[in-house]
Amino acid sequence: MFDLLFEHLARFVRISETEREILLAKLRYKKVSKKEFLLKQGQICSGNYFVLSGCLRLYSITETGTEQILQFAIPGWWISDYHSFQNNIPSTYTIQAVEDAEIAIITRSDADELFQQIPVLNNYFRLLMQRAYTAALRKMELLLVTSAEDRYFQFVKNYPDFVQRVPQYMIASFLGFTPEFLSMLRAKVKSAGHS
Amino acid sequence: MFDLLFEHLARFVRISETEREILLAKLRYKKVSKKEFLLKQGQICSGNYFVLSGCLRLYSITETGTEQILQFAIPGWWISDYHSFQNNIPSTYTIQAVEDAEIAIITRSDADELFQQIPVLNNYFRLLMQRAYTAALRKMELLLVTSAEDRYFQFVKNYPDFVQRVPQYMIASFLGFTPEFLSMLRAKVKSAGHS
DNA sequence: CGGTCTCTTGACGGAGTTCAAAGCTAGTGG
DNA sequence: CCACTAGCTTTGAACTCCGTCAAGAGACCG
Repeated sequence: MFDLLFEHLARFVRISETEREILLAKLRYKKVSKKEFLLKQGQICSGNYFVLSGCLRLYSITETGTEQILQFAIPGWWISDYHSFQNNIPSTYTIQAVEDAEIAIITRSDADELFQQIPVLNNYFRLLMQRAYTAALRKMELLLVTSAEDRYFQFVKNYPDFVQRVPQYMIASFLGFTPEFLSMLRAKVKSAGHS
Repeated sequence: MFDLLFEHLARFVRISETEREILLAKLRYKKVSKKEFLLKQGQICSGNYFVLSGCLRLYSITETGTEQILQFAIPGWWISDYHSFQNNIPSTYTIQAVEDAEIAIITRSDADELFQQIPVLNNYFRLLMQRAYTAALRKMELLLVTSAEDRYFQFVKNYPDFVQRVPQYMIASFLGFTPEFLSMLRAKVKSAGHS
């Protein structure tokens, strides 16, 4: 059930059989269906979620009531509001299933204990957070130096399957422009010969 | 000399006296003067830098040759290109002193050993990377949902001293707009009565 | 002082937004 | 299995925020 998670772990650190058992005993499994929420803004984020299948998104709601997607999570990715999770404070973010999904959960109440009992988890999450951080920096750079048009075409090139799978307005939000503008770009591609 | 660093460590984890000695023996100290480089794009990032005094910046150079600042580091902050540092690959970023600065360095060659000898360092950097990641997400949100004007005034409100200290064009770059636009904003404030 | 780096000003242009309305698609219940 | 509805996408026109370019004024350092 948690195969993908343990594979992922093994890619970063070596974990003993007993440690593996300890972790396995604490992990929760959950099926979530499309549009179901794992966290709503104002709540304290109670879990660190590892996607086994399906797709989640993390977004905030702006003053004007529109959603701003900051993060997608597909199989092999952890997602959480770590600020809320770590400090036990209400989150400003919402986490929702984009598609039916299966997830593994480490709960807030288990987390500290696990990090003590399985020291190598610190190593694992240090590397993951480092990775997430550098990815966030890269995206920030993309937002700052690239035009919306370039951002879109680059994204389509890098994740063609993903673009097919999720609603277009979510792609637009994630890339930092409006659905209308995205629609215009798509029209442009069509008319300019299907290259 | 490294007081600030050990204070910082103590805020996140408990470290034994012997561990402290081990770390102390590996830490390097360096004075860098204004405009000096710690990393240039194309080089492999050879250190993880902790700012003891002064100020550094991390930026990339765009296709048109302009600088895009992604990060400032002031006393109490670590800075590095972790992607380059971790994987031993050339960096796309540049790290430079904005002012004369003093820094503590963990070199790439020492890093792995230190994480083995001082397990609690994994814990420390896990928490730091988590913090850096959530900060990056927040800034991304700011870039995506806030107008350049709002971004500037919010920044001035939050870091009034910092705005005085560094060149305006760096603030502009960090916040994602042009020096000319920033200049216009400042003019606007002046004329609108010094509130 | 002299030169380079930084900041300012203003005119113009364009990438992307906003608003409104209509067309489409997919899920749902009868 | 069809019809209906809600949610998603498209279109187009008007608008605006901010970038670009160019030139000049300060400011700081050797």
